[in-house]
Amino acid sequence: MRSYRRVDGRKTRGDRRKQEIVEATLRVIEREGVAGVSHRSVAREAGVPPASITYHFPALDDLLVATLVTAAAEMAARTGDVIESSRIKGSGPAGAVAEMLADALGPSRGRTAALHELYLLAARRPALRPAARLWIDVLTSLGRQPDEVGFRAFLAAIDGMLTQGLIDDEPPTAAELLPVVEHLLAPLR
Amino acid sequence: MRSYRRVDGRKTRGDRRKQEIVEATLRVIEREGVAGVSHRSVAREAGVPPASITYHFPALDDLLVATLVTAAAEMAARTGDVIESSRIKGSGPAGAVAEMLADALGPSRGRTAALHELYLLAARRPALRPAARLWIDVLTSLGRQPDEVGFRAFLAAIDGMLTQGLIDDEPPTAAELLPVVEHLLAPLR
Amino acid sequence: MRSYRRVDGRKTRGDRRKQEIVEATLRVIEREGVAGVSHRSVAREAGVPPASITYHFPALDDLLVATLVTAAAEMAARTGDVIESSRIKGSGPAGAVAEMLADALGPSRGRTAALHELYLLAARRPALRPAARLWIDVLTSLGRQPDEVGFRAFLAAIDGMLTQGLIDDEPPTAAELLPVVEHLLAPLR
Amino acid sequence: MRSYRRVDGRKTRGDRRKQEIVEATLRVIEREGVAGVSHRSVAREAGVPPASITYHFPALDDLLVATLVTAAAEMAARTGDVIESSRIKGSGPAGAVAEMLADALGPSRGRTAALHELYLLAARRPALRPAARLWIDVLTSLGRQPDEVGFRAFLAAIDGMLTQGLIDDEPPTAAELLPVVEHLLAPLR
DNA sequence: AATGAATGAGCATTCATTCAT
DNA sequence: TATGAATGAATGCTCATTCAT
Repeated sequence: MRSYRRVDGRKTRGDRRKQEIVEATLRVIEREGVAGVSHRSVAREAGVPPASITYHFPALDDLLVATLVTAAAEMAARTGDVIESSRIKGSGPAGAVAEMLADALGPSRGRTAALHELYLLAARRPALRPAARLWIDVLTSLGRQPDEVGFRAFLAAIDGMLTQGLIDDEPPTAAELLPVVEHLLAPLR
Repeated sequence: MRSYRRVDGRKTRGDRRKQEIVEATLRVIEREGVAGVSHRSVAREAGVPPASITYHFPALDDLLVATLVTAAAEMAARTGDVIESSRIKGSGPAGAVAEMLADALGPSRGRTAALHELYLLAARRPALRPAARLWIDVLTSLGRQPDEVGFRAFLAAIDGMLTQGLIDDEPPTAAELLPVVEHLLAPLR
Repeated sequence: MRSYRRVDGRKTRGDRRKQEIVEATLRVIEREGVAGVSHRSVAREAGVPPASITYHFPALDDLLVATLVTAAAEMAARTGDVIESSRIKGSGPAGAVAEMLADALGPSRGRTAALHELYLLAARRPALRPAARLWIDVLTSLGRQPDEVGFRAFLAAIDGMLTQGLIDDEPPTAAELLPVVEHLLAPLR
Repeated sequence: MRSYRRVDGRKTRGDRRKQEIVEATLRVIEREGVAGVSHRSVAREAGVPPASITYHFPALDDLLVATLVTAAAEMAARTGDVIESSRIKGSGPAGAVAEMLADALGPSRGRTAALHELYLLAARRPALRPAARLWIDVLTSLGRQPDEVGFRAFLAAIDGMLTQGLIDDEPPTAAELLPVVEHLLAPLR
């Protein structure tokens, strides 16, 4: 039993293909929603034979879990970047959150919608719950006092703003979002 | 071309069957989610032949729209009842909203989940948008000043609390929700 | 809800197709064994689209049950014929049974093998048990005293001779079988 | 070209793994029937990679042959034990055979069913015929005069009793089987 | 000697929809 | 007005087998 994982940390052929499949899945969800994910649609998108999907992800749920984990990680990174850059601009915490939301609902809208759908799917599929927690952690990391009433309200509102923003036809601007975020953060000072 | 709808307002046989089909659809969504809705699954649930579904609802989207309208109306009625009864108990607006949420996430959890899924589907299917607005109106009717920043925060938070409550394993109690609702309503006095 | 079954007893279109499918299934089993039965193989053999199989026989087991019933009925009829014609020839009960066995293992070998496989499948699939009983009844009808020890031995031996005859490369002749059948029937006089 | 089989008769690593695979195959057949045998199902049961099956048994038939040989040998040993112990109890040849059958259809039912399925498969797969003969030899060894009519009847009946016993829901007891066996052996005294 | 990776073919089954009746 | 019958397309998934390592 010898492993093909390289000692130097580089990925094996299989790992690389797994990553390609996950990324193709994300593109499918962006385009057609979670309902559009099937062995065949992902295989078509990734340019691999359908049996290759089942080989690397024995059940379709396994693929969704891997995709949710990847998407949450990517979104966390992107959120970190946006907040960092708004810190440099000196727009304060409310500005940072508003810009994060505007980015999520504007330029990153597709990814956000994909992530949101996967996150909501956890309500029906217990297998996705642990992975969904990763995204909740991203949101939680936006604040510091998870037990405070005000912070719970803030968290719920962020979630609701994302939901509503995704249903609206036009994405909101950071300027439109800012007063609401400020209102929510004010009691937390 | 003659209409079968009676002048006296009583429903024709066809209308009654349409209603049965819509109710069967709601039960299917509660049990298996929107993804579980098909001509056949609904027909099985309603005890009618599959072709009967296509006959009354030419496309599947027509059925989903009718179901969303019915579910939103039912939920609005139920919300009205809960708020009315909490008014009698004298628990104030915050108490009323907290009890509405606890009811939606507890006893009415199945219906809430079904409605929420249909509501989110509107993001992908424009045909459902007008019907989805009905549910938004229910939420909006909980407050009075739709233009205020505080109210927008409140609305978003209600939405987020419903989303998070549906993903959590255990439904929250009204007592747990009350302080958050009070916190959100306080600036609106 | 009106039925398409003709008042005059003639079969509906659906019934006719069901019969064609069952007969195609029998041919597939003769050629490739029960293991060769699939929606696709039967559809190919019957010259109908695969979905037609599922329409008329929701699960594959339903098709196997219908096939077992038909095959047992056909074999019962054939057995009756052989025994009747041997009675005319005056060869007595033992001769009749020997000729039945020779026919089953010779000219009707394919059908016998098919029926036998279906019959044995009942050991694994409870759904086939009631239908398998039909074939047992055919064998039982060869004798009259089902409770007698001698008759139980006779029945078991008939079954065993069929099994062994199907495994042997060359089918046995009635003349070869006759003494064994006589030996088994002797104590039953 | 050098052989790894040790001169001293001890098994090489490869031989041990082959044996493990055969035993896993037997367990699969007991549980799901011959139809459940595949490279993958056996590999799962044995806890080895699928390619290991193909490596040791180039075609699936090779695996089935090896399994049939092993199963027949095991059953022969078990039959010998049962007959020996019934000889000690002094229950005579008929008692010995009845107890062998009761054991085969009761405690050893799973193995018997597996062996029987493999044995019948020989009717379709010529590659299994030589191995199937081993099991026939076990049955034959129960008697001494293979040419006698009475013995042919006895052999066929043993086979039929096994078949019928496997299809019945409840295994028969030795006491129930004894009179039939005595009836069959009586003329052979 | 042994096994990860891969894949084309096939599986049972469900589907939305059409159409003759 | 309703519904049995029908079907092409798609679903998730398993399969035997090959091959590079």
